[in-house]
Amino acid sequence: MKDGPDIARIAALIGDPARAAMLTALMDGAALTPTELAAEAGVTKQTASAHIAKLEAAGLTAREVQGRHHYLRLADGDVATVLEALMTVAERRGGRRTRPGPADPALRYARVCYDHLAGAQGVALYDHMQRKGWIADGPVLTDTGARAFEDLGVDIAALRAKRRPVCRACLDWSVRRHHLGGGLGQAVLTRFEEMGWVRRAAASRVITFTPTGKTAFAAFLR
Amino acid sequence: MKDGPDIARIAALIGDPARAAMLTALMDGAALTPTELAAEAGVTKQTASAHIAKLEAAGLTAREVQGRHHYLRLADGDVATVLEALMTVAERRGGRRTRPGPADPALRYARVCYDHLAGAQGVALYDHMQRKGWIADGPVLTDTGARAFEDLGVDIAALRAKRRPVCRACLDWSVRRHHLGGGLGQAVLTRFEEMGWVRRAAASRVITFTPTGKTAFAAFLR
DNA sequence: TTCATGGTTCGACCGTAGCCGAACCATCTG
DNA sequence: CAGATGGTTCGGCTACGGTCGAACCATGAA
Repeated sequence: MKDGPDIARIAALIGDPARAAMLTALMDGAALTPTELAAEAGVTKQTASAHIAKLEAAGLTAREVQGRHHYLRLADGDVATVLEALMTVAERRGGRRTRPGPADPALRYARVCYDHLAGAQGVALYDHMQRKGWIADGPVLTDTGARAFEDLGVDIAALRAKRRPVCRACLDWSVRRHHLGGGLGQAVLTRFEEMGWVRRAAASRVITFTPTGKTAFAAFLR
Repeated sequence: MKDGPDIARIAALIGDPARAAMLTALMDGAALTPTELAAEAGVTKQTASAHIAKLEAAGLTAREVQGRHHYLRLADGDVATVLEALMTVAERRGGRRTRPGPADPALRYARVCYDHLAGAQGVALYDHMQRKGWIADGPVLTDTGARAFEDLGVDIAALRAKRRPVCRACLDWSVRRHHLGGGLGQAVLTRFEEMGWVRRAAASRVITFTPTGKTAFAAFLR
């Protein structure tokens, strides 16, 4: 009865609570697996699989298969735009499901995004890597970058041997900036933990810097 | 299971074909009545009423009651933003429900929006009224404006006697500009028809200018 | 090869939500 | 006042779609 693109189809897709939870989780820019998405949405793997199939068929998400793992991400910046716009209107009227008060600033400061560092500190790290020429467009790790991280104790050669891409830019929705993802992102966060720079909270996604870690990280970014 | 605003709720609201059709119709910026919206969506008045109640409860639409008529419009610019974003992604992937080929440019040029002139020509008229000082902020019709339209044969006094607001700015989504709505908008379009300047197509919303009408309208905008 | 893990497919169940007919209320007109 | 028109409410029907248990494929590890 009406011309124009088929809005209802994709709005209905986002309109299911489980799928909405999945898409919201993907807003971080991270690539998540079906199992993780199932956990985010609070459903079983089978139903998650069905939901993902629909999202993918509609072109809202894209998939990358690595071994037996499937990584899903938002297909597009446009999709993120829709979600943002929806958040804007949803927030204003009866914005239930609000974020926990004290956790919010902590999350913005530093949190785990899939398995690497996100938030303001994650962005700061990525910016520094760009300034120092540790990464080039792609993004790919440069030789100087590799050396810098090896000095920190990260085994770059081992990373390159794995299937997972070493370097990956991860869009941080809350800040609209990139942070470091990929195998290196994971390795760096692990290394930070080993060195006692950071601690990961049990149930939440918050990352806390220890006093030593705070100064050491600041020095590393010099 | 997930923090953040309740996206799913309002996405589901837009996700119903009938409601989506209604909202799309309202994108013109016009205020439509429940009966008209029912026609747009292809449902009966009762179901339309139910849909509208939900949209209103969620704060997506606002209502203005004038006598026994109820005028509905989008609540907000944010709502329009969501619809636009949805159109963007819906258009790109499997954009079925595409506009009819030849009608599209015609619609953009001149069409009826509720009961008045929209499209490029509608915007041109509104712009001219602003330049000439025929309307002031509000918008309200100025004395010079009233005289100009009376010269054209429009009975301004009769318009003022009615309940319906004389002057109304109507946001044209396709052009992102305003055109003339309200009682005056209706009266002007009617007058154009009487003078043989324009013809309204039967089933569609397209307005065609006659050769005489085209030159006369251009002269009027001088 | 065998086992464990990650993902998908199938089938069946169930609830919710859209839809309409009919009746009802409100406002304007004559 | 009565009649007409615009909107809403109510009740009941129907169907679509989300959900999970169980079985099935594929990959990687021992």
